[in-house]
Order: sequence, then structure tokens, then C-alpha cells
Amino acid sequence: MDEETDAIRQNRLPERMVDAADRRLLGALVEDATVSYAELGEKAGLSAPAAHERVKRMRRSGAIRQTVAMADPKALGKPLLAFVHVDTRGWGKTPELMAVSSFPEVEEIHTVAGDACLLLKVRTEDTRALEGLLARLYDTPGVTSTRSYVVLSTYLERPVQPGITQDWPAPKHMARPLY
Amino acid sequence: MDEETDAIRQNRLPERMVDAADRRLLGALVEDATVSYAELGEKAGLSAPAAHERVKRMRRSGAIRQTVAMADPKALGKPLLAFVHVDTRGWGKTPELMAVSSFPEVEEIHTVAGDACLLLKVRTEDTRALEGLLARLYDTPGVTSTRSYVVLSTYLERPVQPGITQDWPAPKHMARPLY
DNA sequence: ATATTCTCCGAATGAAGTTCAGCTTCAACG
DNA sequence: CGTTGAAGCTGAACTTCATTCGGAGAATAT
Repeated sequence: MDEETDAIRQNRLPERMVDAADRRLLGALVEDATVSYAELGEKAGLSAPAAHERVKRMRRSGAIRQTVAMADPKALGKPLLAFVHVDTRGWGKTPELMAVSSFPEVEEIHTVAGDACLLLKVRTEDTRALEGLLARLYDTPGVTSTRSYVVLSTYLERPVQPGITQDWPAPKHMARPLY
Repeated sequence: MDEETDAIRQNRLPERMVDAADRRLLGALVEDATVSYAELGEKAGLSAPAAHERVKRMRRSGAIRQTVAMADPKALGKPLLAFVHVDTRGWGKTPELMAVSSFPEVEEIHTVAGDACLLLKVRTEDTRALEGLLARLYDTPGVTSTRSYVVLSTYLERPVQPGITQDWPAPKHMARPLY
């Protein structure tokens, strides 16, 4: 008992596996997080307090990273979506990554295996703003070349889907910024 | 008055611009959608009913597409993230796109300007499952070649950020599937 | 200047989130 | 084999929040 509270304080949670009932809850919450716990429990075959308890645990363990509103980029004045492949030399140091992640247009940053080093997902007001972003990229030390893929139309955009019939371990660590 | 209710029935909403207060609300909701309306209003300098009213309007107009829980892909047994560029001949017809969008591993589908036709974001259990997805892609009529970028590590992954000091028109149509 | 529309606030109501005590199941252990 | 402890669920009680309503103020149009 004492070691568990101790583990919680140290942010190392000995949380449970994500079981079938948890995945049913996740499936509903990934579709719409505004439903009541009563309705949520009904869908998962649980009472409201039980559903609440499990969701709270999943938030704690990091199985549910966050609950957010998805804003329409057009309503925020950023209708242009593009993927940018960045070739670099001497990456791996965090300062450059932090510089790029501070650009407000950048939505995702990944390092990938393939003929590019970095892969960015960016949203801007127009092509002119995209050019401005590219200019700032080239000003970042280490960047050698970029390749842009401007999105013409989007056919699908959805959260991670559950739907695997197997149980998986909860993530080891709490969700936190990666740098 | 009558024409407005008529317009609502026909799904053509004559909604307002998204102003500075709306953007403050969006900024908070994009970070965390579990806050109370009282707290939300406090952050935006409004009372709880006013904040509630504006959020409701933004949901109606489509400025807020949906409110969802972000599940940790690892907790769902899909730790592998990859971007797949797909070259095709004779696209543009929806049936093929619907076939691809029915794959549960596929999270996003975009058509892009550049040396690829389609750009997919996919999550799978492992590289073997990724190969299986590629095989299903090649079985889809029209696909000629694919290029995969397996993500080694992710440094940033966040929702669309507000923060532009200008007002923008609300989206013209309600958010709905694109095909 | 008057009417109209729009948005806001404060109070009241209703519905939801949250806690609690007690019951059941299951596994560990003497 | 019986006992003990932990974990999970349920229904009821409690508390907080979402939601509605009436009225006041500002801005715009007539």
C-alpha cells in the first residue's frame, strides 16, 4: 500500500491493462467526448460510477492523453495544410527541434526512416505564409533542403481508432511533452 | 426571422464571424475540453452563460468540429506510425477512396500537389501489419506505387492552434464527411 | 428619436458529476 | 479448506455544474 502511493508520487504508475470494457469506453469517447457518464456506461455495459472510475484511471495512466475540441482550421484562418519533408545534417540535438516546435504553424514533428529526416505537418493562412515558414526553416541551423506537399483536399481525418480485440498494457509513463 | 429558421433547416447557417473572444474560448478548449464553462468564461473574460452560448454557436456553425478524447496509440496496440505516399492512375472517383478510408489503420487521407497523388497517415501494430496494409493498397484498383515513411520518434503532436489576431468568417457549411 | 437586434449578466432550475457504503468476486495465504 | 485482503461494481445520497429565463445595456437600422 505504501509503495503504491509512493509510486504514484514518483509518477511511475502500476496501472492495469486496457481491457475490452476500457476499449468500448475509448471507442465512444474518441467519437464524442461530450456524452454523459450515464450514457457512456450504458454503451459499455457499466453503471455511471464504474464508467467514470475507468475513464479517470485511463486519464491518469495516459491511455487517454487529453480531451480536446477540434477547431476547424478555416475558422482560425489557416485553410492551407501541407506536409514538409526536411533534410538536415547533425540533428538529434533538441535545441533545433525546440526552435521548430515553437513555430505556431507546426502541428506535428516526426523523425522518419526514409529519404527524409524530419516530417512536419503545418497549417498556414496561404502559400505566402507557407513560404515564410520555409524561410524560417532554412534559417534554422542544420537544415539543408525541404520538400513540400500542399494538400489539395482532405478525404478523411479522424482520431486513433480502437477496435482490436486484444488487451494491451497501459503506457508506462504519463503523457508529457517529448522534449 | 422566418428566413433564418428556414436557412437553419436547409443547413445554410448565416453564422457570425469568429471574433477575439471566440478565439480565446477556442484556445482554452483546444488545450483541454474538460474545463467547466465558469472557468472557461473566466479565461475569456465572460460569464458562464455567455461562454456557453458562444461555444454552442461555434459547435453549430462548425468552427468547433467535434470534441474528442485523444487515445494513446500504444494503449490501443498501434505503436507504429507511418506516412504513406501513394501514386495512382485514374483517381478522383470516390469508390476507391471509400475503400481506403474503410481500412481501420488509416487515420488521414489527403490528395496533395507534388510527386505523389495520395498521402496517408496510418497506425499499425507492427511492421508486419504495415506490410499487410500495403498489400491491401496494391489490391485496390488504380494504385501503381507506394512510398512509406516509418516514424522513428514524434516530437510534437497537437491540435490546430489559434493565435491570429484577426477575425475570420465562420465555415460556410456544417462539418460532415467529405465523400 | 424610436424600434430592433444582439449580447451580456445574475438568479433559478434541472441534470449531471462525484462520493460513499455495502455487496460480490477472485486470488493469495495460512 | 477456510480466511483475509484487494479490486470492481452497484444504487443512493450529495454536490457541483450545465442550462434556461428575464431583464438591462449597447449598437445598428429605420
